[in-house]
Amino acid sequence: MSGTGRRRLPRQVREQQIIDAGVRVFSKRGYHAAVVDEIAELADISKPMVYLYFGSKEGLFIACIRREGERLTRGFQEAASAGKSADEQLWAGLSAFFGYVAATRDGWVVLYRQAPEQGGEIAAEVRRQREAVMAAVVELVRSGASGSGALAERGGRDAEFVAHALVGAADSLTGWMADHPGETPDKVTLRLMNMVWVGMRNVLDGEVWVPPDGDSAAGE
Amino acid sequence: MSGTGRRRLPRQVREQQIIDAGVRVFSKRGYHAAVVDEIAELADISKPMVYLYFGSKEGLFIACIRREGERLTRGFQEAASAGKSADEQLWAGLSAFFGYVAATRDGWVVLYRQAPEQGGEIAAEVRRQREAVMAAVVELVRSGASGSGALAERGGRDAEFVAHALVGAADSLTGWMADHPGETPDKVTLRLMNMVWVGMRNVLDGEVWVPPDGDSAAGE
Amino acid sequence: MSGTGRRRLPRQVREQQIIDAGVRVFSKRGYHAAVVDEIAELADISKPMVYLYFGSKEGLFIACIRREGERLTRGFQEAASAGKSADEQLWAGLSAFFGYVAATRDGWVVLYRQAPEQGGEIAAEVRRQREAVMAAVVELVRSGASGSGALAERGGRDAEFVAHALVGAADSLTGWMADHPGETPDKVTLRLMNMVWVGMRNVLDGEVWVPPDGDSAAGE
Amino acid sequence: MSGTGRRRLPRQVREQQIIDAGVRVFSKRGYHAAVVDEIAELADISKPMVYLYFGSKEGLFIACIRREGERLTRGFQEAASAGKSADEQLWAGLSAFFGYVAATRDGWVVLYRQAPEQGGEIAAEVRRQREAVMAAVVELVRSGASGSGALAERGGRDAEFVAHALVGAADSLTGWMADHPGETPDKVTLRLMNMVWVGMRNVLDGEVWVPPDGDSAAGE
DNA sequence: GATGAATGAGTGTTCATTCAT
DNA sequence: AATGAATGAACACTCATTCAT
Repeated sequence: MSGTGRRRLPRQVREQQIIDAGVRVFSKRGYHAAVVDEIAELADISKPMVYLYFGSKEGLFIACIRREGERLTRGFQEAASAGKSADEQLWAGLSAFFGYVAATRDGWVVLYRQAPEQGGEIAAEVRRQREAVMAAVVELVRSGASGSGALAERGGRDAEFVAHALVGAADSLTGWMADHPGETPDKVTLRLMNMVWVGMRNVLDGEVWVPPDGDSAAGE
Repeated sequence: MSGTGRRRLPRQVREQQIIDAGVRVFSKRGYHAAVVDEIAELADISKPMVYLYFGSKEGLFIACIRREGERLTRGFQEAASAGKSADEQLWAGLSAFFGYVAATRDGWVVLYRQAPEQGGEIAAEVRRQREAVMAAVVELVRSGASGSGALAERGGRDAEFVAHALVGAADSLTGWMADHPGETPDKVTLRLMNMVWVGMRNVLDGEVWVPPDGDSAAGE
Repeated sequence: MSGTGRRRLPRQVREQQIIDAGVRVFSKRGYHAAVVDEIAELADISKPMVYLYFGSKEGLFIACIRREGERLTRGFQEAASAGKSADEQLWAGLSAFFGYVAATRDGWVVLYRQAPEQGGEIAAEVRRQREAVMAAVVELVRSGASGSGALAERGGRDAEFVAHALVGAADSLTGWMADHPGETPDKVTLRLMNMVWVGMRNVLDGEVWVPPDGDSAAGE
Repeated sequence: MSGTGRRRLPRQVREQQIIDAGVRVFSKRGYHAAVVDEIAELADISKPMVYLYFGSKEGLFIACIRREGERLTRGFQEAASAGKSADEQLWAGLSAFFGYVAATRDGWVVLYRQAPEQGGEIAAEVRRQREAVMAAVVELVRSGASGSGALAERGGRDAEFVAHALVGAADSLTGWMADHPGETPDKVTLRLMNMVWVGMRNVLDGEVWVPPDGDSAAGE
């Protein structure tokens, strides 16, 4: 039915094919709503193959998480080490991020937009991959801030903060970008750089803006 | 079995009770994995009541989305209109956000962290509520930038951009905050203000940072 | 479809109905080949009811084993205690056995003719019930042999032996009886009594027959 | 992978190897729960070989039944014809039985402890083999009773009865023996001889024990 | 002669949803 | 107003069986 070359593929290839389909379907439906039949059909194989290769729906999901996470982390690290000056490195990293997400939106969604508490095995792998991504971003932020001396003393807590803010902003902008055809990864990256580049250093050096004295809180 | 106040509550109260339970369970499990039995049990009623009040699981979910969305939007708008100067308003808005999320994490999760493509009705309501929230934030950003003249001409595209970046960052920081007991909503708000306050104006006025000339892209 | 009274039975009744069906189907097909749909249909309910009441196919099977085992054990004990003299007691016990099995062949089959190594839970319950039955028979044998003094000294090992031989013979004769319409439980009991009554005492007292000296060989 | 002797065995040998594995697995799991993969692996071949040699799982099972049944019958007949006097023959037969079962427990289990109603082909072969075994035992019993004249007139019904009782007792004792390490086939045989040797003749000659007059029945 | 790769058909189990009371 | 009892429809997973090599 798929025209070229259906049966008898070597194990390696089939595996990637199935993961491709898995990422697509998990991304579109979410883990629970995803139906193994649909994944199998998209991968142009029968359902038992999925079980032969990955053991269970959960196993397949974990494989998807792992591959996408590793791809993303690797892309990041390459980008981060490529640049020269601090701002160039951050620029390269954010470009890599938006480029990757624009190119493989599904992978990102599977990695970041699943219900938070899938059972044990899944949760563990998700955490692992997300932490790897965050670690890469933190590294990016740190090297981008190497000019300012204050960093070492403060235990890196601020770099973590910045990294989370960046990834969150980028994640959100990713969806926005997808809904606004005119926006390209490059344009988005440029704007985000402008938005955070100056302020990042403030945070990493210790804050300078202070809240108006009176009402410090809002929630309670 | 629940001791106080089981039977014969007025409709209004019951409804809120059920929505409370719904938000909690949907947040913990995600839409599909959530089981109506668990919600009913948590609300201390029998399952048919859920169907009597909301018609279906989907109906209940929509009601949850709506209530949480409206709460959040309202909190935002109040915060935004309360302040005086531009930075005070933004500060108040972000404080409201982190305060709300810290106080009712489940509501936020249900609203923002569900699989993107739940069937038609749900998708529509989710979109509606998210857009309302975004509109409030955009308003917040605009009034915070009222000093700079260039805004009107550019169609608000930049304000939207900033708003998405802010919400995304805040969303991500929300999770980070939950994992780092030392971090309070106030401390997080302060850092985020420092990180974006200066750069925001850059973006809203037109960018000033420029990428290194050579290789502007990263993806391909 | 079943004519009288389908829906809305009290829990107790339904449970017995389902166990009845379970015993019948498990007996006919064996545990693994038995299909839950067939049991449900025979019980005149839908499949989910089976799961609501027993949790799983295994749970239902265990319930079947337990009920049939307890019935059989109870019947035995009543029969055994009813008689006066030793031979009367044994006669009553064997009569009870053949009567029960002729009346509820399926129950016996489920209890004794399943593959030996069904998983943990099942194996445990089967063992428990079989041991209860055997204990009752051993008791029967012991009281039947109370005349002979030698019993106590030999640790009851011989009584166990006799009990196993009796149950095995009875089990086998049960199938034979089912295939030979002329044979009634009473006639079978009578013959079995004649076959073992004299020899039993020999065994319980210590053997008297001796093999020919050369020991014509067993296996190895 | 199995070191010695994998490939290119003559058909005869392969067949026996597979049947060996089949008997082992069928015995352990029962017909339905047995999985062809496991049998193939145990036989150290690939699954399609099983189908090449036996056509289907059912075909393999039938082959197992047949081989084990024939082995058992042959062993019996040899034992029966070997002895001289009546009691020697019975002793030899029972010894053969316990010896065989102790040596090849799996074969016995496959032959006698499967769910009664496996589909047509299987049922037929099981019946055939069991009848062959029974015929041999009946023969054994008859020759053991040749001294008593009454036998011929009663159509052999009693010999059949005795044979079934013997086989059942022996079957049951077989399991008991496996659970009590001290018991050897010889000791078990000796006790069973003592238990039945005297009584057997009673039955074959016509009964002598009579039930207590009153309550002949037990069931109801 | 032998096998890795592949699948059609079926089974246990769950869950949203609805009656009958 | 409220619920225990019941079910239709799906879905994850398994297994006997067959190709293509």
